[in-house]
Amino acid sequence: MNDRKNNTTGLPVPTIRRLPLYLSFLKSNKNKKRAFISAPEIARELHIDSTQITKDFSFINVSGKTKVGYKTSDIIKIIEKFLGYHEPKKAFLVGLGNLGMALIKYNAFSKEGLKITIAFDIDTEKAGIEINNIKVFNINEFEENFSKAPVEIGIITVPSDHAQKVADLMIKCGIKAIWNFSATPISVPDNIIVENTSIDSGLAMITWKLNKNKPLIYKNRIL
Amino acid sequence: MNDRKNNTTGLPVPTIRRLPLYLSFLKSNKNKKRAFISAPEIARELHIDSTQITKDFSFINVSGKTKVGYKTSDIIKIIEKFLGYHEPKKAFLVGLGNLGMALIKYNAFSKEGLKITIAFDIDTEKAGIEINNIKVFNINEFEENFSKAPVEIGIITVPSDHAQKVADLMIKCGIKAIWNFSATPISVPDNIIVENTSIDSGLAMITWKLNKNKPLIYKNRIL
DNA sequence: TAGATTGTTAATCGATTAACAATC
DNA sequence: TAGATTGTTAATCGATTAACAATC
Repeated sequence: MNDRKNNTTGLPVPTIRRLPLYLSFLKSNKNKKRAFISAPEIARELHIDSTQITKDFSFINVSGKTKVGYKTSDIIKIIEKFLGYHEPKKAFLVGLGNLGMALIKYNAFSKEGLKITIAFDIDTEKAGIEINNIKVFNINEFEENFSKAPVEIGIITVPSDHAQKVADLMIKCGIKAIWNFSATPISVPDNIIVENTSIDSGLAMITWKLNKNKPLIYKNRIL
Repeated sequence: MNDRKNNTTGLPVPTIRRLPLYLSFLKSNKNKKRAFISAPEIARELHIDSTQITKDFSFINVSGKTKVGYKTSDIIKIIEKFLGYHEPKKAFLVGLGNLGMALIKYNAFSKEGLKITIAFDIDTEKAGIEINNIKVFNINEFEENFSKAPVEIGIITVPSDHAQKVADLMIKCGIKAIWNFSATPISVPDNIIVENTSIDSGLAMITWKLNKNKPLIYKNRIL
């Protein structure tokens, strides 16, 4: 939410968020075997303005050939480099509920430069098991494990009411970035990076769009 | 991505995305038992500008008392009404991988007005099972099930390469809105609502923020 | 060449933030 | 009252889109 003021580089936040989109499209079957692709072609598929694509590419120094387009492998290589796919970052995940489980089983992360090394849960029953080569410990062993093998990123997939507590623990240990999947935003010092990924905002948008055409009456006034 | 041009009502898209945030905070333990809360107080917790909060509230006709703040129960009631929490919308989910499983087990949806009625998978082994009271069918039984008990929303949690095919099927059957969790954006006719929720954009932001301070050199130029 | 596309600069648009009057 | 807060209007800021020159 607070992205704007942290952006000292002049690279627009929405551009960064679009990069994985381009990457995924260029690597998908929809595009396989195309050596070159033009911005208008991508625009047609992704429903993004073609000058915006050109602009995004120029931000990250992808350059193309007039009349021909961009070399697909170039775009892929540069975006992957930009997103650090080849420099694995380690993470601890806390909260082995449904979402936490899904994330530690999500193999795509390894290709995307994210390596979840250990998972934690408050449930002592879960301690000791191993999923997808990721060992599970009780949350009270967090600090000990962190000092043995520190990580940069902490992933929070606990229920909202416990998210802040977990964040505090992570920060105390020295984690640099927190990826918070709980519905409640967490408070952190200025030097800590936070990214909130809550699916609720997606649901809110869908509901909103669905209702847009059947106007909502509220307090005798059309909203 | 294309939200802007679809927004005919003058209510900013970021406002809609913030509503679940406010709701979650106001219902969380951080705030329990407070009858009134002021915008500056919420601002401090959520790290959002307080005038933005005031503005968001005025958009959805939440009004407060000078010097006192807003009545917590009012905000909650109005946001819930706005987000349609009390008008359940039905959905089919396609793709019972890790994420799909997590979503059908995610009980919070029922409180948020989303009811996944049936799930589908391409794997015939999964057909017949029942998870969280949601019956699982093979994907080739989609059409039949839809005509028996139609739904407004289709949720796609299949791998990227199959997302478009599933979307086409949903649209053919008459689904109005598609919530696409795959990494590749899908193409749909103008009258169909799409919301893309890809966790990759969150990861991209984290990577970006982590690397911002150690400047990336690319092509002899600082990016 | 004619036409398509890149890539940059300028204009527009929308969201956030600042300023401030009204109010309790 | 003095001070805090709402709520609106204006200014700013950033992102998108339009325009167009350059190029192949």
